[in-house]
Amino acid sequence: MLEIQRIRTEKEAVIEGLKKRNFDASAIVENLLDIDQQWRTSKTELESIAAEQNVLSKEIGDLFKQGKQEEANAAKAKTAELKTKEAALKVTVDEFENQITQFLYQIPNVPNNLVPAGKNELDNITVEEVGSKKEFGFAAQPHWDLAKKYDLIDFELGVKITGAGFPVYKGKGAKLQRALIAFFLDEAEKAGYQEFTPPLVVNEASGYGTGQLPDKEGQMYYINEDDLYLIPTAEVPLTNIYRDVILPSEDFSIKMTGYTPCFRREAGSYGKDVRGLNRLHQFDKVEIVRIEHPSNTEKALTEMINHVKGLLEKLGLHYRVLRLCGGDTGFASAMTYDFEVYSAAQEKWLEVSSVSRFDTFQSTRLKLRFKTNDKKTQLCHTLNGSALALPRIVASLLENHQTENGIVIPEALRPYTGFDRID
RNA sequence: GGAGAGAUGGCAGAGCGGUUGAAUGCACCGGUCUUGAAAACCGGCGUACCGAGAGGUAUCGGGGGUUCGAAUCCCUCUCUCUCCGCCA
Repeated sequence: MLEIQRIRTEKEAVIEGLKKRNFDASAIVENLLDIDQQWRTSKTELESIAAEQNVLSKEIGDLFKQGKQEEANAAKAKTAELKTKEAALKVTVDEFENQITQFLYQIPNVPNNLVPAGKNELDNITVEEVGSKKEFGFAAQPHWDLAKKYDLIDFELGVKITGAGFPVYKGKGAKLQRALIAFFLDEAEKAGYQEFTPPLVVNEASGYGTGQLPDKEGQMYYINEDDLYLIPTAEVPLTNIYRDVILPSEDFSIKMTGYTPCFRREAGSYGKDVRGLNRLHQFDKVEIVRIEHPSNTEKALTEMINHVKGLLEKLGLHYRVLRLCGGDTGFASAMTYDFEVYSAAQEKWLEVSSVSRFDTFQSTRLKLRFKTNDKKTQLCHTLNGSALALPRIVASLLENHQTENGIVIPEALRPYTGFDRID
């Protein structure tokens, strides 16, 4: 969430910035600041009553010690009045605080200056396109047909065991998954990211920390019995490693990576978009997460973008990089770059990675801070990105590297697969 | 699942219902001393909110209660640890 101080001091800029998301924050900000003002007034009053009480209590203690019973009892009578006033004020103050939090939860992150205004994916900016559409010279098949033809993925079997959206990978299909995971992790490690194997299930506090809760509650699988959530992305457990942490100096750059399965309920999706591997309830992903000094965020973001580009190039995929417009940028993100790979057979672009900077939006909730050189605490910036999500990568590898006699494994992946073609 | 123990500052570890935001040790920061370092000594050292500031308030796992006053008493929740059972 946004810092309330920022809304107080940069009210107009916040409202203006949020317009790029088609989010009209003016009413909510006005209400928020109004409540905030009332809260401060009540709070000050409450605290002065508390101060008065504290003084009285000490006096009473002294009087008792000196054996002045009567005077002590007289003083006690005075506190009764203060107590009723205090109790009533406390309710008001709590109520204001509640309202403030509720308001803050409703306000999305303010987009970065570079983010274009816009409603949906049509307003995104294509920053770069690398490669070109492949000419096959024969009728290219979509990945679900290829998966069946080469016996790589069994969607029906997944339905039998679990339900739609839970495919079963087998043989070279399974091996390809494993190879991609190892490849991505090794590349991340080479780029300086420390590998983690985090829990796949998280508590409520973690969900709030990275912003999945309260707004995206329905997206996560929930284990009622234990009040835990299946992770929708490794971002959640990885970033929460640093929840409630104050880094001791300004000199830091934390780079984490981790492979995890990801679980998403994604209710209410139909049709062609969810065919095959395009959208699943369970999928594998290697995530990169960074915690940075605010002055280093821009550089970190660039490095992450280049890292993802490098992966796609090593896999020989034709891709493009989009800077998302305000309306398409996620609630918590200040700026997001999407990476899309062209699916030759489906004739459309598939999103395979999303790299975002959150600035202080997550760290506010996480209480993730660092000590400045002059001993002040300041919020860190967080960033994360997929590097990469497997299913659509698998889909595009199959589709783009298909030949009439098999699927060619890219050079970079062969040490991991142990085979150079699927036929 | 059964039985028990516990939750205090970065860590370790005291704490009688009253001047305890909290002893003490370690760690850390600044200083003195030293050619430099170590040692020793002196000082400092949590977080958050309100306030221009002085300062105030809150915080000893969370919530509630008793009391003029609670880290200290009561209730409740959560978590951790130990033992037993079950199990990869």
